[in-house]
Amino acid sequence: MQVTTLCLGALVFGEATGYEINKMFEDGPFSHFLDASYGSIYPALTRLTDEGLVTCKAEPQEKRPDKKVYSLTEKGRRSLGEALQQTLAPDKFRSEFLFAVLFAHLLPRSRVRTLVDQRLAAMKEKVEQMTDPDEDDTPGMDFARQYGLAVYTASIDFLENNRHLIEEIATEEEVHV
Amino acid sequence: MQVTTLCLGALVFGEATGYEINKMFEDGPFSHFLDASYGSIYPALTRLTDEGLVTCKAEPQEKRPDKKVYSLTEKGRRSLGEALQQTLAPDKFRSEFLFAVLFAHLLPRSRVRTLVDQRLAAMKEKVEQMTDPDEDDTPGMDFARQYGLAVYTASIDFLENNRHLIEEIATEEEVHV
DNA sequence: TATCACATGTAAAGGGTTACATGATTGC
DNA sequence: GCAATCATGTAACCCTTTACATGTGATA
Repeated sequence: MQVTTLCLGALVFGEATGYEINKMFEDGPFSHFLDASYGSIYPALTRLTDEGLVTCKAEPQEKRPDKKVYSLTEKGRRSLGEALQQTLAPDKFRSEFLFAVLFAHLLPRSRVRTLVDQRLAAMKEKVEQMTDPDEDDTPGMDFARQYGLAVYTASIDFLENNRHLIEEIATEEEVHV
Repeated sequence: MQVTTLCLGALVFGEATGYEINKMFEDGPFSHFLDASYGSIYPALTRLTDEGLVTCKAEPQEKRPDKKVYSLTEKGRRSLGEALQQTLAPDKFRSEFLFAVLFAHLLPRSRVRTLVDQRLAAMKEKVEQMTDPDEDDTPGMDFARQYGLAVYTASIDFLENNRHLIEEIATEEEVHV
């Protein structure tokens, strides 16, 4: 599933500019489990327009580039519907933290501690962000948010209860890798 | 962090062929949080050899291509150590399932049910795979495995307890996207 | 004064996946 | 007989990231 399809999804929530769609990936409802940036979003919107899956109306602005507001067409709606009927790709997860953990026994204890501390801080921040629902969240967004909350909470608990396991096996203070 | 560095990490556990390293990503200790395939592993090993970070001894085999067994050099060990001291990239997570969930209110209930069922089945299989530790796991591998177990278990619990939320909002039996 | 938010877009470079190419042996 | 395992490697394609290019208005 590529950025074009994701943009179609973004537009289900209402018309939006490329700039606003980008924000959905950076801060908004997509930010925790998808990513895309200007470099892929703008070209995607152009392609979608060419294919008639979205329409674009330009709103002239003074002192700024014209705002291009995109909306889903019937064809675009159907196209998204079809994409959601296809077999979805399994989740992809990539963690350099977990990679580093595999070598905990070869890293200085201070480094392992820092790694865990940083991760816990990052995860707690995520939890804070996700804790309060937005009033205009759709039920699906709400579900996704709570799902994320459950997973992050479990991660934090696990790390706090088990960090000693990798900290103990780390080497005193020297690098041994 | 690119595949070259990941290969360095793979070789910390002992010498290996490209084929064996690939298995570490497919089934082995890396499979749950990293990925790489032949198309990136073989070129990586060539580059690492050129740079003196690994050595390669060819073991002639009859009726098969020569086996090329790679081992880490001192320089390679140091290089990995340095990579692990750098700031690590935050986890990346991509989920088409969660994307689809955002549109649950527009999907037929049967589709939402299938999606959840498939996901639960996949996660339960993962849990089964990860439940029994391998005797030659390092402490780091053990930690990563248990971490994964904690996260998957939480995911399963959440899904089982909350699936009704998205199933209820799904549309009766027609596609409405 | 400097950074952030608004606003669009392109191009080069980098990196990875997928498919292709080859071929024997073992187990079902 | 067919699939899976062993075993290496290349190349086209696809996509993304990053940097570049431009400029205003508000906020700290």
